Amino acid sequence: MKISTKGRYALSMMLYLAREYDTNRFISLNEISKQENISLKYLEKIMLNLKKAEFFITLKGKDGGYKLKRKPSEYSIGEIIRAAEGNLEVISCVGDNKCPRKTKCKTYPLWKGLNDEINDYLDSKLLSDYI
Amino acid sequence: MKISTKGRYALSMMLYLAREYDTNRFISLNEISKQENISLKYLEKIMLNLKKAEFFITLKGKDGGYKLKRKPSEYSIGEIIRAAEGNLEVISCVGDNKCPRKTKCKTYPLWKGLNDEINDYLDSKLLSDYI
DNA sequence: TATTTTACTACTAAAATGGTAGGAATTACA
DNA sequence: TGTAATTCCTACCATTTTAGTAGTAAAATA
Repeated sequence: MKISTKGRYALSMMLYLAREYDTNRFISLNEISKQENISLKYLEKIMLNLKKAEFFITLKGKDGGYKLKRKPSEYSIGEIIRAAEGNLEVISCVGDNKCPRKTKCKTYPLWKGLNDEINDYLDSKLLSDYI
Repeated sequence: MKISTKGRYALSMMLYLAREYDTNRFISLNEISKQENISLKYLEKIMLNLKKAEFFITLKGKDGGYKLKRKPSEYSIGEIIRAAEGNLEVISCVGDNKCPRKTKCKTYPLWKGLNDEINDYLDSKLLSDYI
């Protein structure tokens, strides 16, 4: 039951971009990598996942980088962690229609409830809350 | 962010013992293994962790096995999962005094809050709720 | 004594995690 | 127009964790 470095580093990057939101400049991963002391290559890889979620405006080349598409208050922590980690399901059967025994299973409500608890909590927190 | 088979199998065993609580007999892992279709040897290993938490009265030898020490309503799901999985910390810094930067860290309250949310939820559910 | 069962330790295969490496495409600017 | 900086993309790899297996000692019963 751990949040991996993928999720934590993703949040670090998002927070970095959030703090620079008002400057309206493109921030390179090189800059974030140096400031946060995380491997550039690993950040690049994690960024691929966040990019798919269309969190950024990006610019390639010199002076390029990333900036947030929306205001920091318009991102929930939940969507960030889910984009970075793939999903947050505590057990594989709680996803959409995953387990055929769902209706009979005695412990399904337990895991489903836990899963909702976690996602609701993270969805209730905003990026702007942790700048 | 997954609950592993350790936790799920542990709960299966505890539920099996809970259903047999009124018979007051010792239940062997061999019986549970066959009924729940889980490897005997793996159940033995998981049982070591639960035993440390003193959940059972045990008897070796023929007609031996395990029975619950307390009533099913006196076990929380939280203590079972924690005993089986070791702990449920979503990130290593949320344990007792683990991270020295705790007070300065912007995201510590986020993870600590999530951790509490998960543990409080599981502690609020009882073994007897899922028999 | 033979059988059944827990108790305990050591080993192992497969999957997930946490990276690294290399290179193509794009952009700014001297 | 050339060069440096940057994103974008794929493949690889070492370590750790997960999910088991194997073997054996100790205890209990009949």
